[in-house]
Amino acid sequence: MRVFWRQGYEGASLPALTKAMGINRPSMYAAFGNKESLFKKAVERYVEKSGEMFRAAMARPTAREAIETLLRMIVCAACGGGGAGGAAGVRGCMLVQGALAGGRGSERVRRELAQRRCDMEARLRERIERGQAEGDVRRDVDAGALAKYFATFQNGLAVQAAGGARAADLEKAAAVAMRAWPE
Amino acid sequence: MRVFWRQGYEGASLPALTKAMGINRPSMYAAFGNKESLFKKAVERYVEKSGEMFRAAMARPTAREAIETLLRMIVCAACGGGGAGGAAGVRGCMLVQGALAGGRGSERVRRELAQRRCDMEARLRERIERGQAEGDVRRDVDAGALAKYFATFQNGLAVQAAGGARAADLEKAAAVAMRAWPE
DNA sequence: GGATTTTTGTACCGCTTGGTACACAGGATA
DNA sequence: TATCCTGTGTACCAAGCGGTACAAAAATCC
Repeated sequence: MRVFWRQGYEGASLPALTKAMGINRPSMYAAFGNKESLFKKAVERYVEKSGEMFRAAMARPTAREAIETLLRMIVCAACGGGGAGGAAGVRGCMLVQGALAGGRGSERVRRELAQRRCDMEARLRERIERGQAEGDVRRDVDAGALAKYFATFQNGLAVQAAGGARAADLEKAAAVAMRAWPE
Repeated sequence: MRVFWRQGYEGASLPALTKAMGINRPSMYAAFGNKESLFKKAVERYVEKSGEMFRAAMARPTAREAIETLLRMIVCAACGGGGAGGAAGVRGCMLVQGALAGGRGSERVRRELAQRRCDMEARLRERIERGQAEGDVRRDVDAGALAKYFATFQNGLAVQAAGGARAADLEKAAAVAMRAWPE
């Protein structure tokens, strides 16, 4: 997972992957069948792990607090602060840099990642709508637009982190981003 | 440029590049010397072209209007609306998807792109500081943080566009983003 | 028009890629 | 102890990669 995360789908070579896994190629093929299948498994694991973080943030009492803490967590994670998950040292978000562009061989993978990012946005939107139902978010705001806004900003955080941005600067930017919250 | 833009540095193969250029490999090597040099030239051209758009936006009377129109232009360009530049059909931003992650061979290229993104952010900041000097931006705002915020959001727009987001949705998100503007 | 220089096209180089065939070793079963 | 079965290691495959040598052709120059 870390190798795919750091190098992307096409950039991660089989030797690099098998070396990191501590097995050799035939074993990997016997266990996963394919490089693409292995990548999907890695993405699954990544989503699962970051899903815990996501749920923890979403559990905050109000939608605004939920998203605010999520942003903070993302900044921390994307800048290499892996925490207990053991994923320390890898910058950025696997769903973003796993396969943004590439040759003909990675089309399915790109679509898969785009779908995963879309899922995250949908869950963001659900949390906002729940906030509206519970009364802590104004009813007249466009939940879809607000969710897309924060999803977009999160993707931007991933790019910034991949480019080596400092966590402190990104936290300031995230604080600015929260100013767009509807009153 | 379009091939690198669409497929990324490592994903663009020499046959694809030379075919798009209408020349064959030795001619390309005679003219540019290298795949990496060719990529740098393509990035240069890309920055030059998008620099016109950038300058046009920055010329608006106030910093807020400048950034607002820039966001609108970016949404349009990133969703394939190439306009007169002839770069239509390619989604996303070359500085983002050109090389976000990759193998050992693309490290220099990644750093170059990160530097270019950083330059854009710096110019954003300069425009904000100019707005402060001219009185249309509050003096107590952190220009650096505000610039990083918008740069981050722009990077996010590129990711969204690469993933196939619709221009109308991104425009709504951009409108939300402008709500973070300091009063 | 003939000589020269530049451009083009073809074929090749070594290397790495993702993927596999197959012989070998270790542990459980009988 | 003999047998099976699972898993590993080595060696290999075809295909693609970036990069280049070299001959044919085209354009230039005198």
